[in-house]
Amino acid sequence: MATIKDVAGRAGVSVATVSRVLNGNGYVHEDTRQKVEEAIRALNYTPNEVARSLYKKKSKLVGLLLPDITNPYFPQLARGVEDRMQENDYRLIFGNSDENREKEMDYIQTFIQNHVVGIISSTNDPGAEMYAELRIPIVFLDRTTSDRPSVYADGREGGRLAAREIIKRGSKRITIIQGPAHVGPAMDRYEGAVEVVRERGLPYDVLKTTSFSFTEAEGWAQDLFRLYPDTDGVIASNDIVASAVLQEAFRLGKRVPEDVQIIGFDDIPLSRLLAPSLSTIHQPAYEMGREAAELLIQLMEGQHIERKSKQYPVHFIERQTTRKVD
Amino acid sequence: MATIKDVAGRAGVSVATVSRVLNGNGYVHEDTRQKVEEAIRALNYTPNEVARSLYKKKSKLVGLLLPDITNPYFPQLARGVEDRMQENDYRLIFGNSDENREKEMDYIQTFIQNHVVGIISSTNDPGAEMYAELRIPIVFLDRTTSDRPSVYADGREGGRLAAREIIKRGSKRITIIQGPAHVGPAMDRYEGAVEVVRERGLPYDVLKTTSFSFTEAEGWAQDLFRLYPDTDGVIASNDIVASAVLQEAFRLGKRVPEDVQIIGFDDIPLSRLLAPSLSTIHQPAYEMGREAAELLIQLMEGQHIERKSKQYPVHFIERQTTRKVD
DNA sequence: TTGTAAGCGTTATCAG
DNA sequence: CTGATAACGCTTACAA
Repeated sequence: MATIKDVAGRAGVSVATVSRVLNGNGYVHEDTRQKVEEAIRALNYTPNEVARSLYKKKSKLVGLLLPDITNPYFPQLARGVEDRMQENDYRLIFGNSDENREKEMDYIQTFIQNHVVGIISSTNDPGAEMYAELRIPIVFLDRTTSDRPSVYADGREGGRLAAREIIKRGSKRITIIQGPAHVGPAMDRYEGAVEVVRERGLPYDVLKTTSFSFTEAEGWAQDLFRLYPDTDGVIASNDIVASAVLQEAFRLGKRVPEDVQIIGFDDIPLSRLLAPSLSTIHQPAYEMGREAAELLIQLMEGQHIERKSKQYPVHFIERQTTRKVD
Repeated sequence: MATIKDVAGRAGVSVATVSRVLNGNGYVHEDTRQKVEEAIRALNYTPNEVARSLYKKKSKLVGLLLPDITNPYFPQLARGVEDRMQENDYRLIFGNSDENREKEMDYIQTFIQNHVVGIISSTNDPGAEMYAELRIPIVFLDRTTSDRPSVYADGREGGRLAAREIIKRGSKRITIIQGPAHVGPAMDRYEGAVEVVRERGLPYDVLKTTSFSFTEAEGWAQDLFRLYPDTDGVIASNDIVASAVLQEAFRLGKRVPEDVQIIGFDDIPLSRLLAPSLSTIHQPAYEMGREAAELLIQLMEGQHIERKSKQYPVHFIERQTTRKVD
């Protein structure tokens, strides 16, 4: 790897001059600039970001912390973040936290040690000390906080929406699947759904679950129809669980949506490819990722911040696991 | 952020001594070590990785380049890589290449600039110049090369397997969906399938496709049944496309597997949650990710390398989109 | 057993 | 307009 010194040598100037043309600041005679650029090309030189980072005490690195990239909702967020960051030449150091405090701290720690200039985190505890102490900008993604920048969807309204739509379409004995209690957005949507069902005075059941894992989803779907065989409407905690419910209904010979309606949450890409395709509450995940990146960039580059948090509206995607209504 | 100097000051020793206790090399008196450790704790000091990296000309960073994390096959690979890397305290700089040469070069470039000590890449062109010139270890993931370390699945055999299984289960007019021509593994499985179908002297049709995108998948599924309405067996290029085919079959009132059998490829987590659940060719994605990481670690840490490439066998997962056979 | 100092590749300050 | 040089935080000879 050629260094700035090599370039300086070849161009017959000092390293300071090379640095100037590199960064486009200070005065450099046109002829000198030519020579330097020539040398740069000849040596195929690119600046050492580590040295830069050491001197400037900041890098072009951003930390991205997600619970689990294997959950189909997160790749979209990640992609949104990445695409926006790319545009401003930031790179991501990426980690999965598994919603585990230790891992999370570990990552935040190494992010700092590597001079990241900002962090985007999808954590269940934005109030944690490690975040409070942070001296660099952070944006919470998919999770709410009152006092720190965050980008999230209106989960509560999403829950309400799901309930309203499934009721409007005729379900009378609704089962609401409650996602993991420690996952904020999961609880929001759950509470929203309960709120509406209660308001309407409808009977409802709740199935508690503790993860969004693929394998466990099947078990919950089985529990659901075993415990509440007469349910005619299921509001799932996310699209994965909804898929499992749809499959179990199929296995039991229940017709969807005639016998049971199902509404998911997230609108992951695969839900439209299910048969029947899954009605769900759409969260603009890619957009949210981009927006989190946008916000963080503003924070990092010290521009004027219009508002430090953004809540995205969600909406109902009518597909085939709910009945038609006119 | 406390620096090594602060620690030295507080402990009343030189920075060299602190460095020694930090790295556990050289002689340090027990009492001194105590004092230093005390100071470290008091100041909540953690070493600046950037400074370390600059001096040592290497870091604890590894580059991971994937085509598109949004394709459900890749999160598994990524997770495998991450989990293994984590165990040895490596962090990932992550990027999506979109199978785009420019982006790929750009990422590799910045990886180098950031002193990554190794790279894992899932590229269509492992022979590219940028890879040949690399002075750090690289492992190609999900893609074959003869002369560089790589971890991949036996796609060709996978294609053969799919064909054999679907034939064994009675399909007579098979349609093989050919994935993007520039994606190596896609072509391998395609060729494997063709090989077997030809061998058996069965008539078959080919539907060419150009991407694995969710939205386009629907279009291809429609094309498929429009062009080959009598097909009774579909070998899809991956599970996404298979889902789309399954859905389209459902829409057209075809029974699966009675009228049409469908076999996918990859065995992404969601395929077992489809209704009917998808028969597919399983690739051990998570394992492969881990193995790629393992190999790279060996390469980076200069241990003895047993073999520099690893091909994983694939196997048929019998689920419900294929008929039973005894 | 410990300290001094050079050096990693940059950038920025200050003379010239 | 250009060149020396200190400094960023750390590791490692080399001295003591």
